[in-house]
Amino acid sequence: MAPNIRDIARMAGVSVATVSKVINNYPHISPKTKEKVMTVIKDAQFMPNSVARGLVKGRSMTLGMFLTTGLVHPFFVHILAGMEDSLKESGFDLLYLSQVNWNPDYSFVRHCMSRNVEGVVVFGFQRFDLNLDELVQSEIPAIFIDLDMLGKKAGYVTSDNVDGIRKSVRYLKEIGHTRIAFLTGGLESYVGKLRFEGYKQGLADLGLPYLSEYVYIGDFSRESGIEATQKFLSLDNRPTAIVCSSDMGAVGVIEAMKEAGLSVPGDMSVIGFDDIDIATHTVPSLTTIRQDTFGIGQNSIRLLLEIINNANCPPPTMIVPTELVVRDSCAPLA
Amino acid sequence: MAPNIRDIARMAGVSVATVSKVINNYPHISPKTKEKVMTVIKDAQFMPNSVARGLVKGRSMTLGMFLTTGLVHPFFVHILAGMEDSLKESGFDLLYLSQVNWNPDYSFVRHCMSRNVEGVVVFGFQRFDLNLDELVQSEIPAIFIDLDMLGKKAGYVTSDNVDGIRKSVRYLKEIGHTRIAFLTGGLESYVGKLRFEGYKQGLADLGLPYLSEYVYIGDFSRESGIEATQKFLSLDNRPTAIVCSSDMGAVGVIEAMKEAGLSVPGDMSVIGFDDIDIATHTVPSLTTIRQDTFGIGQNSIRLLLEIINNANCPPPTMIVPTELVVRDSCAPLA
DNA sequence: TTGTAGGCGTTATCAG
DNA sequence: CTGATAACGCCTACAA
Repeated sequence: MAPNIRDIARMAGVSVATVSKVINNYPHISPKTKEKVMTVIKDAQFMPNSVARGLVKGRSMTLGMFLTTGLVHPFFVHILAGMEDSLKESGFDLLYLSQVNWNPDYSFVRHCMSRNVEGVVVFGFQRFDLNLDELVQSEIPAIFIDLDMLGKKAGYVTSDNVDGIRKSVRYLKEIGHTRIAFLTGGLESYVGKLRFEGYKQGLADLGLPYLSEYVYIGDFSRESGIEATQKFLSLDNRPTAIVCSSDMGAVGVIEAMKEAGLSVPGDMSVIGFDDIDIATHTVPSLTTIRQDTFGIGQNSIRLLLEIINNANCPPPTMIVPTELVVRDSCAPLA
Repeated sequence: MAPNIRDIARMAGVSVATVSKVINNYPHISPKTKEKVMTVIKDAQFMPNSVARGLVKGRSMTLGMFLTTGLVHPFFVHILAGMEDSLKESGFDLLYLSQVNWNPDYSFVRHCMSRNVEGVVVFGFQRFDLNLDELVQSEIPAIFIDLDMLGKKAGYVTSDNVDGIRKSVRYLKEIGHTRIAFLTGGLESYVGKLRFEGYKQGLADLGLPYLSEYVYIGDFSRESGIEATQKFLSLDNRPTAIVCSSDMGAVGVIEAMKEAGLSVPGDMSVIGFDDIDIATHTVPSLTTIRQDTFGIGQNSIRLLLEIINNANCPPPTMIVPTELVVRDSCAPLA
């Protein structure tokens, strides 16, 4: 059995209180006893039970994380890696709150409370999912990834989606394109809406007209890329380039072009969004907007700790910059 | 503030013990009081503090997970999805033990104890990393993924690596190949060794000779695929097919062949291992051995719960079957 | 059927 | 500087 603080006290010949003080680096304690207690602790491999500690201190040193059920997001590993990076020196561990069940009785807030988590990161949900709202209104520090939720203690971090797509449009214009189509992501999602916004702004920036037949409402999927392409190819005045809201969509576009016997980038320039692993391996490799997923993870935890540590800091928000990665799927217009 | 059991007791006009009994579904309690207490609980949105509960019961209803620092494994999302599936109805949440630091003082066991986790899943480590051994010897239930660690309370789950590679070899033989080369993964890793073993057995099964010049010692990376290809192409008696220990290695092979002006599968058949997302999108798309990553995650938790619930079940082990996925990177030998 | 009281491992408050 | 002792929120004999 693991020794507890009483065992240590007995072995060191001091009181429980003294051991506690040594553990927590209290002042007013003689070097001699400190020394003695420390040795006993080392020898006995003692480590204070953080659960009991949490009970009395009202702190648990654990952060929570809500993921939407069955989310299989290729990015997630990188986000987690970023989170770990921020977690490392903080003393916090991360609890994956896995029992989100989609019946109306379920409460994010109660789940958090019952687990004594000091704050949560939320990823993959939509604004009106379940009673997410209750969480936002609550006193529980929360950081949302890719969802602009703001509350007393709730903020968010997301990529600069608007600017990312604007960069795409600008780049295509720079290499001569003016008939630039757009494949949206799911418009029910926050990032989907923003990327669409980015497209409109991008056109406006450059004085290009917005044409509704150059827009296909998709859902981030490869399939929607295929469908979009078929639609665009059927147009009298075909676009010469397609900006996509996701790499998977762009993959679909490339496939559909090949299927139609046309060439990318010869007959159509294509640009993605995300920079997932696949982007390097498509033929042609994909020019895309890279999201700093590691940075998103890193900052989600960093901001969360900020809320927790500064009693009344305003709910923090962070827009993480994106980067244009030029590969082979775009060509200057002849 | 969240109500506690005392608040509920007061509001319901009963004792704390009674409330506790209601919560825990004790027998001998009158329907009337039960009813009353239940209503109060609903109204007050009360949820017992699982931390305090854990302290007294000696159970925490949390499982732990150790990941190697900075692990960015494309599979991990799928494994996590599988874990979640098993976790869902269990009442357990999953604690990501993030503070693994690689100095000799760090102890997996103490980290577990201090967090009161009832068991852990370990992924991405090698046999002699840190003091993993202490964990295996301990009383803490543990399931290792892709590492054959066995202890009183420790078991593992992994793909059928040997059989997977044997399937590759057999498939190539069936379509006419006999000069079959092999790209190993990192041989310091458990799965790397097993896959190598699978290659040897595969040849033996079919009465094919083992030639050391047909083996390249790699490390699962794309780069090692490139290097292996260069070596194999320089041979007098070139192989006609390459079995790879990873999809990334196979991707490297395809690249190097293209670079050399040769064709896959025309001049060389290539077969991967893993079935990562990229496999579908290479040109040609990759014939490969699919790992059931969801199943691995699912079973890791399932087995762990088994150890926890059955006091003295033997340390469980699970070899998850693989599946040959035929795509376009292999061709019959003319 | 219900309530009382002791304890889980730790920290915090006061005396000494 | 050190040591009793009462919390923290909950569960569980045992008593009533």
